[in-house]
Amino acid sequence: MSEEFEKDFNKLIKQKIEKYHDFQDRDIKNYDEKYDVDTYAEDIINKFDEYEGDIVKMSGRLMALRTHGKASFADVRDMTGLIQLYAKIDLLGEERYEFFTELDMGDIIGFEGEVFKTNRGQISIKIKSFTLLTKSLRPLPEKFHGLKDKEMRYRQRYLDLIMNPEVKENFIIRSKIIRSFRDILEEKKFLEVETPMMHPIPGGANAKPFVTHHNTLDMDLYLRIAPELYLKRLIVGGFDRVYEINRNFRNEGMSYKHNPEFTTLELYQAQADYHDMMDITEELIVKTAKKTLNTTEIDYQGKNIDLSIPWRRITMKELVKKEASFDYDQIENSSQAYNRARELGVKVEKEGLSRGQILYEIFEQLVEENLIQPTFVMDYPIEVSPLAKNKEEDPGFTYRFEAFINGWEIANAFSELNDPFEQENRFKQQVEQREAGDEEAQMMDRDFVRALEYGMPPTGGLGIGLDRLIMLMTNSKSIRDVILFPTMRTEK
RNA sequence: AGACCAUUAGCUCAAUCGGAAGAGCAACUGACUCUUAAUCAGUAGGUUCGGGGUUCGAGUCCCCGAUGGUCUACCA
Repeated sequence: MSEEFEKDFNKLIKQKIEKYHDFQDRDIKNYDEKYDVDTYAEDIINKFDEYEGDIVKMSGRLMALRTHGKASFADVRDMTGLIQLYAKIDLLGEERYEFFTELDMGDIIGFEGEVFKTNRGQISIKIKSFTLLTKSLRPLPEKFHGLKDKEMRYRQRYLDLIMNPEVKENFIIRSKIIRSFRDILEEKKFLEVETPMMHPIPGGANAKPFVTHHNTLDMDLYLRIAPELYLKRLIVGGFDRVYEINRNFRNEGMSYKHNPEFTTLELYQAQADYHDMMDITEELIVKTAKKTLNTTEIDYQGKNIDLSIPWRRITMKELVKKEASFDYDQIENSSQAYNRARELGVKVEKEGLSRGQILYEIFEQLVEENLIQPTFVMDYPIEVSPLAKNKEEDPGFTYRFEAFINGWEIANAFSELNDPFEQENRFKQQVEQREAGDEEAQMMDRDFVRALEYGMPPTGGLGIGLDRLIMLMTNSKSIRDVILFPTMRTEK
């Protein structure tokens, strides 16, 4: 028993520890026995007719105990649900029955008995034997109101899961969504790969990284901010269809939709372009919604969102012209763009922005949050897209799109830049921005350029933020409700 | 990073204007052989987040700090 635990004692815990020792003295085994279970609560509840009269062997955590002298009822929860036990002194014998009534909330028991319905119609198990599998030493929160304190729910997720079983639903759906993504990509002949989480040069996104240190190599490493540059190296190597579903780490602010570590899908397909990536985005999300939610209509915090395809496809220029009355093609130079942006009430504090960057600012500040229904916004300015291929007919813009749902960026994709000269120039521009004080600008990755020099086929690449997609599909208000152990400050 | 709000028994919450810290559930003792937020009788349980200050008197007012939440900023 740990010192911390000793310090944390209160009377309720002391009582339970005394009971634990008392149980041991009475030759009750603890923590050292496994129990062969043949039935789960859900089976019996769903198919009572098949189970009625059967003898079943189950286990679970004691959640309620109602004693009535020589008979008692208990509610026990297993992985699948709640089942009521009926314990009678006649069936268990005096000594065992007495012991049953001394069990604590939270204790984990195994039991065997007959499936039946009580006079009031409650499906129950009439137990003929039971055994204490694990003694619980800490008092559980109140049964009716449950555990509400958000801090405790996130810090002690195990307790949240015990007390608020509906919380499990979000995580089950999360698992199904990710399973579905893998299934769809498997079917499309994509290979799932794992690329480094620790990068000597953080790349593939504009973000502040976490830094760590390797002692033997005596070098700093960065937790990855994106897997992009490694996955494209694999395209160079001849893996024509690859994907990775894994964590990224960004040393930035936290909010209801930002956790320092978050999960993305990134996929790359040779001989494809960003139009193909739009098709795949639609397919992944729509098939997954159908499979996991049985619908493509979702309700998010009172907003109705229709995921059915095709999604709206519109270029940033057109969209900003339509929604914010900023007509890029009528703007002749950067100073005109600044003036127009300020007229529109857009904050453009930085000096020296190009027309394209101002277009992007206007989009972000005035348009983005209104994109509630799924929308592909196409053709991003080159300055904000250092890894995307520029458009032949309009070199200030790139073959890049982002998909928006509920005003959130859900996907980011492009026809990948595969010209090594151009990529080197783009990196140089990023390095200049970095030297000018932009901590989020990218670093020069010479090995990545070298890879491109060997030749990367035309490739489409796509990234999808899974946590936010899962928030939408589970109607969760906070990213912390779809991450089992969200990042928290250490206690005390 | 900034603003605002919250923190009281194991849990969920009260406490009027600054005037004796409370309830329900959980726990403990007892009664009860079909209850299900079981019921009934009784008992016990407090560093009011921490530290300072004002006051005859602070859960309540002021200052500093901790943690969480919400919003803003940045980002996905």
